[in-house]
Amino acid sequence: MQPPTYPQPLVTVDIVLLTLKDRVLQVALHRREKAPYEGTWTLPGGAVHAQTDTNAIDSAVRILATKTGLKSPYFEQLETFADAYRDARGWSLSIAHYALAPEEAVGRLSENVRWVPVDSLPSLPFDHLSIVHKAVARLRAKAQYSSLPLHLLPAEFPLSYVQRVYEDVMGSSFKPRSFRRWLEELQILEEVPGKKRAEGGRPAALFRIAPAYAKTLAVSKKGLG
Amino acid sequence: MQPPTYPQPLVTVDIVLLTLKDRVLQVALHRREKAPYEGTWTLPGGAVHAQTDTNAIDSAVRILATKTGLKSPYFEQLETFADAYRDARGWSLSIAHYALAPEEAVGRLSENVRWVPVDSLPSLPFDHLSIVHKAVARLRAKAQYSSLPLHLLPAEFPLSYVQRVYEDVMGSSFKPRSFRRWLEELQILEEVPGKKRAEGGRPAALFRIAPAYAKTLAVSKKGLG
DNA sequence: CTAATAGTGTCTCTTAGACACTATAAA
DNA sequence: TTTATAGTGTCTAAGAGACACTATTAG
Repeated sequence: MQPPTYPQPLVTVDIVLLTLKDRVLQVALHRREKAPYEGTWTLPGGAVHAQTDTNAIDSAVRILATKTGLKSPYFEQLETFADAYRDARGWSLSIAHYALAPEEAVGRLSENVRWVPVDSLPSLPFDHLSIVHKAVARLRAKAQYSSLPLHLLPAEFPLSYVQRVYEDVMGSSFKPRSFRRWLEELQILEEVPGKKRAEGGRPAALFRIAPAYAKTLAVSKKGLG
Repeated sequence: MQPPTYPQPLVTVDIVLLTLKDRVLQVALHRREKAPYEGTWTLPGGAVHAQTDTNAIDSAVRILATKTGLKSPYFEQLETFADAYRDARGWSLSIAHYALAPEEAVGRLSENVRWVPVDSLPSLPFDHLSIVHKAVARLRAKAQYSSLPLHLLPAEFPLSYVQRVYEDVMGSSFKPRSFRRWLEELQILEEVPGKKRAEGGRPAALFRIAPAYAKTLAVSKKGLG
C-alpha cells in the first residue's frame, strides 16, 4: 500500500490443469514460444492484463484458453510463488492456480499442448515442478474429505466409476461399502432414470451431478480408509 | 513469463496477525501513515522489497516487525487478493499472510498498533475485512483437524488451557474426554516434570510443546465434536 | 467436612469395515 | 449353466461420547 518507489516484480499467473487420462493424473504442459526456455514444455502461464482481467482467476481462465485452447469447469487459486530465485531474470511472482477437467473435455489438442503423468514429470523450467507437486498435493488432500474430484467425472457415469476416479487420484483403494455410504450421504449425485451401462456383468445405473450442485460441489466431510 | 509490455500491478503484502486476548480472537491493526486512508486502522502491510526480501514470507516478517514491532512464531501464506477494485487507485495485488502469536508475546504495544476482536470489526479500508475473515476461516478450518492453534499457547500450560484455546478459536465446545485422548495421540506435548498450577481446585500438571515439534506443529487428523 | 478443578475407567452408541448374499447381464 | 460386475443386508470391531468415579488442592 505504498507508492512504487521500489522496483516491482513481474506479475504472472501459471495454471496447473489436471485431468485423468488412462487412469493416471496428468498435467497439461505448453510449449514456450519465447525466451527464456523457448521451445521447452512448461506450465501454461502469462502476465496479468490489468486492462481486461478483473481478477486473478480471470487471468488464469484467459491465459489457459489463449495458450492451450482448453477450458475447465473448476479453477482455484493454489498459492503464490514469489522469490528472488525462481526465475534467473530476478525477483518474480506467479499466482499459481489449479484447474480440473474431465477427460472428455480435453480430447482435441493443439500441437503446443501435451499431457504428462504427474508422477513421471521430467524436470521443468523455473519452479514449475514444485508448483505441480503442490497442486497434486492440494487435490489429494481435498479428495480425502471433499467432493472436489467429482469435477473429473464425465456427464454420466456409474457409481463404480466415481470410486475409481477417487482411487486413481489418491493412488490408493477405498472400501466399496463405505464409499457407497459416503456418496449417498453426500446427496450430490442423482440417478439418470432408466439408463444403464453394461461392462461385462450386470449393467450399472448411470448417475449425474445433480444440477443444484453442478456449480458448487461443496466441501463435505469424509472419513474413508 | 512475458516481458512487461503491460502495466504491472503494485505488489504488496498484508499480514493478519491473530492472538487470543481475553478469550477472544483478536487481530492486530496498524494506523496508516500515508494516503489514502491516512490515519485509519488497517492491516499492517507494505511493498515487497526485491533487494532485501528473498521471498514473500520474508516480506511479511519484515513488514510486520517494521510497522508494528511485533514478531510471530508462525507465518503462513493465506491467499493472494488481486483485482481491479480492491484499491480505488486501480488494479492491485496483495499477497495476504496470516500469523499466530501467544498473548504473552504481544504485551507491549506501540501507539500505532491496536488489537480488535475479529467478530466485532468495524469496516476496514480496501478489502481488508474480507482478508481478515478469510484468515479466521482458515484458522478455524485447520483447528478442526490440526495442531495449528498450539501456536497460541504460552510456554507452559495445563491441558485444560489447551482445550480452552481450541474452544475460544472455534467458538464451540469440545468433549473433554475425547479432546484429551486426541491430545495424547498427538504426542506433541510433554509434561514439565514436577510443575503444577493451582486454580481453585486440584493443581493441574503443566505441559509444554516438545522441543522436537516446536518448529513443526504438524497437521494431524482430528475428529471432535 | 465441602467446593472446586484435574484426571481416569468404562459402558454405550455410532459407524467404518468385512463379508456374504442377491441381482442382472453375456456367453 | 458359468462368469462377471452391480448392489444390499447385516455382523463385527473400533472409537467417540457419556458419565461416574477417584485425586488433590483450599478453606
